[in-house]
Amino acid sequence: MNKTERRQQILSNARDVFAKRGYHAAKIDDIVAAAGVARGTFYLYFEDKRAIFEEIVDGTFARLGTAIMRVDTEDPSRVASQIEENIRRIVHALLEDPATTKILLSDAVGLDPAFDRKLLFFYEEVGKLLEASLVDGQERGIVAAGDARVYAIMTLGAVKELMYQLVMRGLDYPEERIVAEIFQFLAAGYLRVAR
Amino acid sequence: MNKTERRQQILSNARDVFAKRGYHAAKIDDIVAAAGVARGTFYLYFEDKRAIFEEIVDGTFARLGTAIMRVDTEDPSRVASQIEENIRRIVHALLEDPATTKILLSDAVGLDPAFDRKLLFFYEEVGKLLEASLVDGQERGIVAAGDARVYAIMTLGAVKELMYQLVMRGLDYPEERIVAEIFQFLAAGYLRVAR
Amino acid sequence: MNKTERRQQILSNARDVFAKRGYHAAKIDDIVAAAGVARGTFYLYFEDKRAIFEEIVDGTFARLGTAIMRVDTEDPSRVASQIEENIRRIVHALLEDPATTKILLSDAVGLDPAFDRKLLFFYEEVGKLLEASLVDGQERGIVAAGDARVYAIMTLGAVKELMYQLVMRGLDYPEERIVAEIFQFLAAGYLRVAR
Amino acid sequence: MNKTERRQQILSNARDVFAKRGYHAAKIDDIVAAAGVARGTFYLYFEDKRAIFEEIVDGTFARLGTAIMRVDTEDPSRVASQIEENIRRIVHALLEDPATTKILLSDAVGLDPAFDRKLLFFYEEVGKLLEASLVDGQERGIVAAGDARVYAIMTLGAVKELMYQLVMRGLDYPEERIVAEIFQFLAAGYLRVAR
DNA sequence: TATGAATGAGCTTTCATTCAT
DNA sequence: AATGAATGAAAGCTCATTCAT
Repeated sequence: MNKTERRQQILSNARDVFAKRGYHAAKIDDIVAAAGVARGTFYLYFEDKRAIFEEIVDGTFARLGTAIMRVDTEDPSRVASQIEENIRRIVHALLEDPATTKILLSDAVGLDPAFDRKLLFFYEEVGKLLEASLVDGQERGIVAAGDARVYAIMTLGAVKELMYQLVMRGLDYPEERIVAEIFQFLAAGYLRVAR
Repeated sequence: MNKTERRQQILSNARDVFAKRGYHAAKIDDIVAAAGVARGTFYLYFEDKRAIFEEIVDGTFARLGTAIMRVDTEDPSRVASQIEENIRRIVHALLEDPATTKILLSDAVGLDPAFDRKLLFFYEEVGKLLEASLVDGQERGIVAAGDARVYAIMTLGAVKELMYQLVMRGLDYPEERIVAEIFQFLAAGYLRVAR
Repeated sequence: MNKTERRQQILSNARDVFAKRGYHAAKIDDIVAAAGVARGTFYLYFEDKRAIFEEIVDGTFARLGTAIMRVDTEDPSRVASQIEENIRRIVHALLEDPATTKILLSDAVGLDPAFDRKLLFFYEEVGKLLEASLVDGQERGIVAAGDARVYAIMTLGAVKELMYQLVMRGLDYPEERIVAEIFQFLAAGYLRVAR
Repeated sequence: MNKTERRQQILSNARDVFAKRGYHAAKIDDIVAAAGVARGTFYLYFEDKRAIFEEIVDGTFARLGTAIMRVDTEDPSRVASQIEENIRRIVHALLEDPATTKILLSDAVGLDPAFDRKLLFFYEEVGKLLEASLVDGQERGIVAAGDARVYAIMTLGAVKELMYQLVMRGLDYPEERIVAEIFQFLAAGYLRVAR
């Protein structure tokens, strides 16, 4: 087993342990036991516990980042499918690796102020991207008037919570249906009452 | 100072410390120092660190629980205002005490599997309540067709995220506007594109 | 036992352990076992291992510092006795507490660059004081011509080595004789050969 | 590169690392990195860390040992120059290799009780040699009366301290001057006061 | 002969909790 | 009821040494 494989082996076992126990309850001993290596070996590949956790989270960020495509609003007829495609990719990226999703949406939250800032920063970036698209959409009349920032935040929250519940509860919805529900929710809400 | 006051004094200082530092970084020393009591005194009033944290979270749960009213769908003309009122009460309850909100939405998440279950259980209860109302609403034609459970989850997520961002970033939106934005979001989404 | 006594108890046991084993071989466990307290107790009273060691060394520095008197060279007839008195005080201070002497002259040397600088700085201070006195004495004709700094260094070395050997080998010379030998050495050397 | 050269290469790099960092702070990693060999290679040539350090110190002892010549006191007119020559050789041996001198006078001190004994033993041997010469000299009237052992110890201490200060502070005195100062010190001390 | 990945004993330090006063 | 000194389990991390290749 070469260094890259060994590293990967520790990383992926650590991911499982973090997902199962949470950051603090996950002991280095648990990780090395899961990976089947000695304690010292862990430190040959990772600076410390925090570093490997950060690497897992950063990797998930990166995966999510590449999942998101900019929506081209030039041709209004193609916007819906692009948005759908985005939702599909994000949902897929999160559900194909439940362990990291659980880590991202649960363990990484409230870890410490520094990490919280990191998470907030990532979501802020995604939020800004979304917000910019929404503002753009508002100009083109394909997004309702209203506070784009708040829309962006609520959209993120809705998707995060749905993913979290699916992962934590082990619910098994077909991805395509999830995508449709989300789209429907964003497109029309569900309340059919006059205010 | 009688027992109840002393207990309250420790509890409310603990809440601030947890909110500021997060569960793990909050030391018993920090709490007793903030409360101005001796270390041993803490244990006269609370079983252990976990217990006081749980009490804070439970208290918040209870406060939120009382904020939520059942929506009476008998008279459709009064449904919108009842929903609005519900949103208003929840938003108010969360924003009037940012410390516990931060604790609930951040520190309490991913603490450990047992606590996660507790949180999930609470959100499940709220979700079920919401879901039941939505199903009820669907029967009466005031909620769009679709998976009520998914609607409920996304609604919770949207509201939680919005509250979290407001609290963590210290954003200062007027409550009434927040209520309006949420209602609008739930009522009509924002995408105005044909699928 | 009050805090001061407890602190003293740990400090003096630590001193013995350091003297017996040397800094690195002295484990916190050895110290607390010697002091008869729990490991955690150690950290109630001292920042860390390094801190308690430094306190011991600093204390010895301080004791030595107070032992040294400035020599008043105004009245040449009283110089010899003042020098003798100084030697006597220094010798006495070092021999009355062999453990700290051993620590100072042995364990503290080469501990790490930062500590070495501290030691060098102390000896430099003493050396400067001695050198200044020697320069003063040279002006008054009671110290031979020559490099005062080198004289100071060799004097320090001679005394340190003598103390070290006495302490390490457990030799038992009467203090007064030691004082006389040192004085004699400084006053006339011992070689009686023409160069 | 043959075995002897490879061994020498590791040894001399280790010497530099020990001199720079001190025994404990010098890691095997530092040594092999400096020597440009793999970690395992180190253990092909040396038993362990302690062994290579001991070899360095022993080598220095040996070098010093050969520097010291017995003083022939038969012809009093040649004693001074023989003593001078001895001082010159010792000073030269110590100053030509500051790294080992620093190791000997600093890192090796207080390493642990076993090593301290070794050092004490070496200095005792040198001391005995010196003492014997002094006793011999006393019989021939070229060494002042007094405790020869104490004279020997103080002489060693004076020279050691001077060498140590020169090496540690990087002072640059001409060797010949150092020799003269030491001789002068031993021959006549510097105090010119009546006791 | 040389390598360097792997090992694990062993250390310091933290901190929730206890309990004698 | 209140104190705070004392506890000690438990954890992260280091690094000299080993050994399969």
